[in-house]
Parts: sequence; structure tokens; C-alpha cells
Amino acid sequence: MLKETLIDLLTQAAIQAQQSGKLPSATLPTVTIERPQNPEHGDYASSFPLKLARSAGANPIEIARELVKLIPPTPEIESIAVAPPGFINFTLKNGWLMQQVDVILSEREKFGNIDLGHGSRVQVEFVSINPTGPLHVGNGRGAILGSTLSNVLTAGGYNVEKEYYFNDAGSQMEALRRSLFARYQQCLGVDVEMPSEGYFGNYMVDLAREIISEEGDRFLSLSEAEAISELGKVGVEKIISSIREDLELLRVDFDAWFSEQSLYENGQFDRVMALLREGGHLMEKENATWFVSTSLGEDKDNVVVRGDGLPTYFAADIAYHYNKFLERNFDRVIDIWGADHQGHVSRLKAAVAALGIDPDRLELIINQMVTLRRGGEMVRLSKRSGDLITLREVIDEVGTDACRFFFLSRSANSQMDFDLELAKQESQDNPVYYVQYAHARIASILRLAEGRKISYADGDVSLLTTEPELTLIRKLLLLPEMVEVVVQTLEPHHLTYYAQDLATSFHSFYKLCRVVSDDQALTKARLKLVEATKTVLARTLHLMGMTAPDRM
RNA sequence: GUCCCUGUAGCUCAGCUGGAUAGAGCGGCUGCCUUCUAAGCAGCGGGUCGCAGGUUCGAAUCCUGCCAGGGACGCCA
Repeated sequence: MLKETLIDLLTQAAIQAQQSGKLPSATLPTVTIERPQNPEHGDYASSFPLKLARSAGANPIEIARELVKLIPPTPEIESIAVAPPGFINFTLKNGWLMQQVDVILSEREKFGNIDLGHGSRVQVEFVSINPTGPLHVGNGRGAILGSTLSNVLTAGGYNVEKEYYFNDAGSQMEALRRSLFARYQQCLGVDVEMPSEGYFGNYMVDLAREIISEEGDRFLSLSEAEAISELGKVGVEKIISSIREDLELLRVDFDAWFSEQSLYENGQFDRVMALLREGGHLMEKENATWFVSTSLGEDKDNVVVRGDGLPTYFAADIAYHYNKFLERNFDRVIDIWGADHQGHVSRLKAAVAALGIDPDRLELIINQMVTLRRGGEMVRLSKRSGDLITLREVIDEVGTDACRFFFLSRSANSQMDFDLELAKQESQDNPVYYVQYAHARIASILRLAEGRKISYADGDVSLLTTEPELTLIRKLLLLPEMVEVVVQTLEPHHLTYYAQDLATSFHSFYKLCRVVSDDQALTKARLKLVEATKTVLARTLHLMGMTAPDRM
């Protein structure tokens, strides 16, 4: 990429300056290249001379001038300027920019790909909620974040596997099964109480009714333990498939669904506990088994096996991550969690390190809470308490594209309000339509050209000389840099801003530059530009999991 | 009490691995449809970047303290 070329050029110039004694031979600071906000400062800029001035003890302007003298001409760069207090500004050649339109047209949907991962294997695990009820909006946020990030990592040259981890063991599932059995009995006229730790949402009643309509009262004739287990199995299956459906509606899919239960059945859980014990990380106290994380710098120790002999969620998670790193050998693992799991981060990293795995290979993304409002009023999201707006209701109301865009446009670090009253209205002037509209407009132009039988494969891109055209080309060329930024920061929200920016440049071009006109040569050149723009817009939308409509 | 996230324009938020006059969308106000989609374009107005110190040639960005909002501190997940 051009950015790397510029870094090389500057580094080489600095080394040369050192060799000729123009710069003291101290270690060089890292060369950074920025995209200046002000177009007068060129396409790329570097504050390298300013950083160099500190160690060299020289005037940054003088350093900049020396460096610029040592940079050889290249096919891409028109001019290199020195600006106070010590910036070096690079401006690209118009001719080179124009040629990139042909490059984009030849790369098609591959344009934007940049090989940073070199095929290394990265697992992205997200959503992963217990099958104890339908997804709510907060889960939707993680789902969209995870699926988008996976798309971008793939574009960034990684071999990505998306996984849903599925807690089908543990006390929460037991509470769910008991709740279901209670509702089942109640629906059949049996006077029983819900368990106090149960799930009180109405969906549990619906679920019980659904099972009754399909399977009748046959579970009543079983022993209580059997009934809870058998009915529970049916119920959990149904909940899982409804979760799957909700995610499909959001265009979120997974390569693997991983069962917690499997860790116990294949002995991996026991193996991991043995490993920890051998490493001296386990300790018996207060009738339970503890992971001694205080000796690894943590605030406190954590229970892995409870007094009743059952493993904790934490213990299962350690085994699960052992499986990810040592059984399946992922190079990197990215987990996306809700803010309520924040406290779990450092102890899981400590546990991973205790297993001899470099904890930096495990990256955690915490997305902050989504609070749901109806008008001004807050709506609780707790599954146990009952009043719950499901993700599906929100998707039905707002639509998948607008939903994805909305969730994607805020960084995971900031909490967000989702106001249902405003959802529809907001979806009307949602920026996603602004972006899609640009795509649809282009499709319309291309239809017109096709109708007039204009073939433009031989269009001459060197005719794209006006300011709106060159601005648009510059924006097209940002896509690979966006992919790079997202891969490096794991923050896909940047894509939404890029998409809007690109659409703005197109709409502005559209207003100022007639594409299909009497000027045949110019028409062909502009059809190329417009098609390249369509390609980049579509790619950007697809990376975000959105549709690129040809008509609106 | 400890830890994590957040505090930027009327509202919702970008910008935060330090860089050149702090940006966008929405809302408000002005203009623009005889020609490829006005779900659009052009322009105007709007900011003590929570507060106070510090580091630096340079701080919205880094450090410290405080204030405010949210989250976590369980033999739940």
C-alpha cells in the first residue's frame, strides 16, 4: 500500500542523511504517516522531522528540507512540500489517481483486501448467550459487531472462524428447565409454584404452551427429575433454534456452535484441571477448589469447583480456552463480551497464562450496555423479570440494514440508548439509506447506459480531471486503509463513517458532473468511475453485512 | 472501597498508539428539481473538548487528582 511506500521512502532518506552526516546517527524514531484533514496539506503527511528534531537537536524545518531532497521521484507522488513547524506533505499525481479507477475495476470485490493476516487462524467468538430465552437488543449489538469484524478480518487476510459458545450445562440451565416444567404444569392445570430463581418472562409460558400443543401432557407421567430433564431438552432445542432464526434475520451466522457439555464428555475439562493442579494453581479451601489467581497478580482467587462438586462457569471457560488454543490451535482468539463480563477479563487471561499460553493471543472486546427506552421510559432487559423487548421485535420494526448500521456506528466502548419510539422515525433518515441511495443511483445510471448500448470498457480514465472526480477517486482509495484500521483496532464502527463519507463524495460528484452526456469519451470515462464507485460502495456495505440495492 | 467504560455543537456520536484553523448526522435557518433517482446538492449558524494541575516544541488525545453517569466486584453466567 502507498502508505508503506511512503514510510520506506522516509526511512531510507533518514538513513542516507545519517550516512552523509546530515543527521546524527542515533536510533531513528518510528516513521508515522497521517492523512491530513486539510486538503491543502496534501494526501499524506508526516511529522517525522518534528520527532527527529528532538533527538537530533536540530531545526525540524531544516531536517524536513534535507529529507525531502533525498526522496527520489516515484510514479505516485506529484510533489513533496515542507510545512511549518516541520511537516512533510505528499501530494499524489492526478494521473496516478485516475489510473486507480481501472485498477479498482479489475479487482472488483477484491478491492479493499489487504493481506495483514497472512492466512493465520483467528477465532471470533460472540453472542454466546445461554439458551435461556430470546435474544435482546444488547445481544444484537455483540452479534453485529462480531459478524462485521469477522468480515473485515477475512478481508484483512485472516482465516476466520466464527463461533457461538453455548452453555448447555450449569445452574442457569437447571433453573430454566425447572421454570419450564413449572409453566408446563401450570398450563395443564397443576397448581405449582415457579422456582424462586426461575425465569419469569412470558415467553416461558408461550414455550410451555407450544410444547403442550405438540407433545401433549406426556411429561406429567414421568418422574419429576425425568420430566425436568426431558422437557428441558425439548425446550432448550426450541430456544436455540429461535436464537438461530433471530440471528439469521440479522444476517449473522456462525461456522461452529460449541457446546460446554462437550468439554465434560470428552475429558478436556478434567485434563485442564489436572494441568492447573500440576502447575500449582489450584487450592482446596472452604470446601471448594480455587484457582489461585492472587499469586498471578489478581485481586482475588476464584472458585473453579463448587462445594457441591459442580464446576463454575469460570472453570468451564478455562477449559474452553484451552480447547481453543491447545486443541484447535488458533493463532489468535477474539472474544466479544457484554459489559457485565468485564470483571471476568483479567482472571481469564491469568488462567490462560497459567496454561502456558501467551495471554496476548487472547483479545477481549467488551461492548457497553444498550439501554432500551420506550419514549422517555427505560425498559429493563432482564430475562428473569419478564418485561423484555426482544431483538426480533426491534428488527421487525427497524429493519436489518438500519439495525446493523445503528449498532455499528457507535464504538463498543460507549453505551447506547435505543429508543423504540424513535426507532422507526430514525430509520427513515438513517444514514444507511443515504449510503444505499448512492449505490441505487449508480445502478440507475448504469441501466441508462446499458439501455443506450454504451460500452465503456475502452473508456479513458485520464479524462477524469475535475475536482469532484478526483475527490471521489481519493475516497475510493481509502477502503484498504479502512480495512487496515479496523483490523488493527478491532473497531468496525469506522466503516460506517467511511461509508457516509464516500457516499457524500459521490452525491456531490453526481450533482456537479453529468455522467451520460453528448460527450461520448467523457461519458465512457465517467461510467468507469461510477462503476468503480458502485463496487467500493457495495464492498463497504457488504463488509458491514448490509445490502446494496439497485433500486430504492 | 477497588476495578472497567464514558463525559466533545441543542440532540446522537466520530476524532483519543500526541500534531497543522476540533468533525459528521439529526434538528434550526437560506438557496437549488426542463436533463442519469431531491432518500439528493450548496451554504449559514452552533464548541471554556466535565473540572484542575502536570509532561511536551505541540494535549480533545498522555499522566495525576477531583466531579458526573453506567457497569463489575457470587461456590450466577
